[in-house]
Amino acid sequence: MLTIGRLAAYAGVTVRAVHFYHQKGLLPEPQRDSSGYRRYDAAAVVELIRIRTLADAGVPLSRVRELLSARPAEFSAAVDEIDRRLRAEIRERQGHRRRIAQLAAGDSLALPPEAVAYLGRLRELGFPDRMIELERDAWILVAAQVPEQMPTLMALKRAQLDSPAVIDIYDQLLAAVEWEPDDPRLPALADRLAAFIDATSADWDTADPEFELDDDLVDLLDSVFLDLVPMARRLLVLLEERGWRGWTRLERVTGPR
Amino acid sequence: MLTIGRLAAYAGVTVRAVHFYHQKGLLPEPQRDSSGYRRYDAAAVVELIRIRTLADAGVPLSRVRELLSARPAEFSAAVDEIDRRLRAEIRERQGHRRRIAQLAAGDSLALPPEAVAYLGRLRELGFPDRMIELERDAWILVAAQVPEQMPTLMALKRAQLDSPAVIDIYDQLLAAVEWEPDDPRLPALADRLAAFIDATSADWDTADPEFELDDDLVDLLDSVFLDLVPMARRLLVLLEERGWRGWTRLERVTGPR
DNA sequence: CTTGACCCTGACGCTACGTCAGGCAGGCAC
DNA sequence: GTGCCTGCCTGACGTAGCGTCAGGGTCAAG
Repeated sequence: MLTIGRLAAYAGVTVRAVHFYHQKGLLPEPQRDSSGYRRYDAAAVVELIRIRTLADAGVPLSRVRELLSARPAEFSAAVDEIDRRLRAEIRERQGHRRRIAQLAAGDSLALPPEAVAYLGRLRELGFPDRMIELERDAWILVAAQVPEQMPTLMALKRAQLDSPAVIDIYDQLLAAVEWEPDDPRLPALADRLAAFIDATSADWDTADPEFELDDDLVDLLDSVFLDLVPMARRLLVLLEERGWRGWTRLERVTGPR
Repeated sequence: MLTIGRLAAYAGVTVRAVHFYHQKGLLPEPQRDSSGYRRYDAAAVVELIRIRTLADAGVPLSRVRELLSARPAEFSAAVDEIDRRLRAEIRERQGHRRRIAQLAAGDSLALPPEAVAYLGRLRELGFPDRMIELERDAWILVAAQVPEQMPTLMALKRAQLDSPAVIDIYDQLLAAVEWEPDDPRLPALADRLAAFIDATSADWDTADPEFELDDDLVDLLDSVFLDLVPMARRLLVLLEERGWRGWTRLERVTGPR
């Protein structure tokens, strides 16, 4: 007759594990002695070892009972299923390893390499961190909603950076990022911005993929600008007076005036 | 301003997950509107996406917060550790796959292939299932305690099966497995058994590895016999009268008589 | 008689949420 | 105004497999 501690030691498990198996009905409760201690026979050791053998092979405890008494056909069917689960779990971790390696390699989270490269180019051009973070956040949102469009979009953006006119406008905008809404220089900035948009808008209208962005996403990107840049709302008002509404997606104002 | 449902949709998570991140302090609680609803800005979407990016790479939520604000050196150290954990988990599942494949191939749980082969041989020789299960249980116990001795022990046992005298004794024993303790044929069986032991004991004493079995294990194996065979205790008494004490490990009775 | 090792039950902790349950809020149709 | 649908709120339990107290009783040895 064995105490629970000796039973557990023979099977190489803890006493707590044996209690747990009793609670789950995996191992039947044995007789108790006069003081309430559980008393086991050798067959319990065998049964416990058989349980652990299955558990050590990755069988969930909830299925151990049925497998212990399964006939070969059921057994091998169950084994197939468990092996499939194990393979899936392995693939999952392998995917995790790949992704975390990418995170360790790139310098930014949640962005594809093209976007990281684009942000790096902005940094090379001397744009300040504040604005780069703004860009980063916007692109994180875009990448999350339409990842498949990212290569196209980034190629477009990088091409724009080759144009001195674009660089010039970026420079002016970044200088204004910290301005208050009532800054007297804002109307002049709006003038130059509108002129730039007027001059280049012809290029965009021709099936630009950015125009396929979802309405919700456009709103969201606008709100990044509105939330993080103090003068944003004022600038949009000024732009609208000059014939352009919106920010992420610009639309010509029609109607009176 | 976004409701929690739209926030969750943008980041590709459930509302419940956002609640959970709030509860864990991973994502700060935003302002509430007049009716108590949470109201989020676009920055919250970005933050949530960054959280999911790490979580999707296998980073435990408890470490996400520190990693989001980690400098590159800390970040890569943490990534190394997480990758080690992932590798360990993959190795663990691969071990599970190997073991469960072995279980599917062999016909018995918790036994090495030599033991399975030995039991198969017993079955070939026509021994009944009852006795084979007894043997199986005993060997499961031995394999669990001293797995490294199993090849040697099994080789010894298989060699014994080549001896007609051993087979004969096995046959007689198995025929007696179901006898009651008061069966009149028992003394005669004990006579033949003692004679067999007397005749072969000389071979064993010479450094048989089975004699290295732990005292506790010997007791345990004896109790398998005692628990499962009705006439076991009586047979041991009869054997002791004939000069041999024990079962798993036999010892010559010394002293008076 | 004390001490240390062992046994008992009950309960909380861990991971990352899913899934009710019960109730309020907002907007639309009638 | 009223009913309905959807969305939001909080709180609580369930998952897997035990580990780890907490607060007690028991057993064998010194």
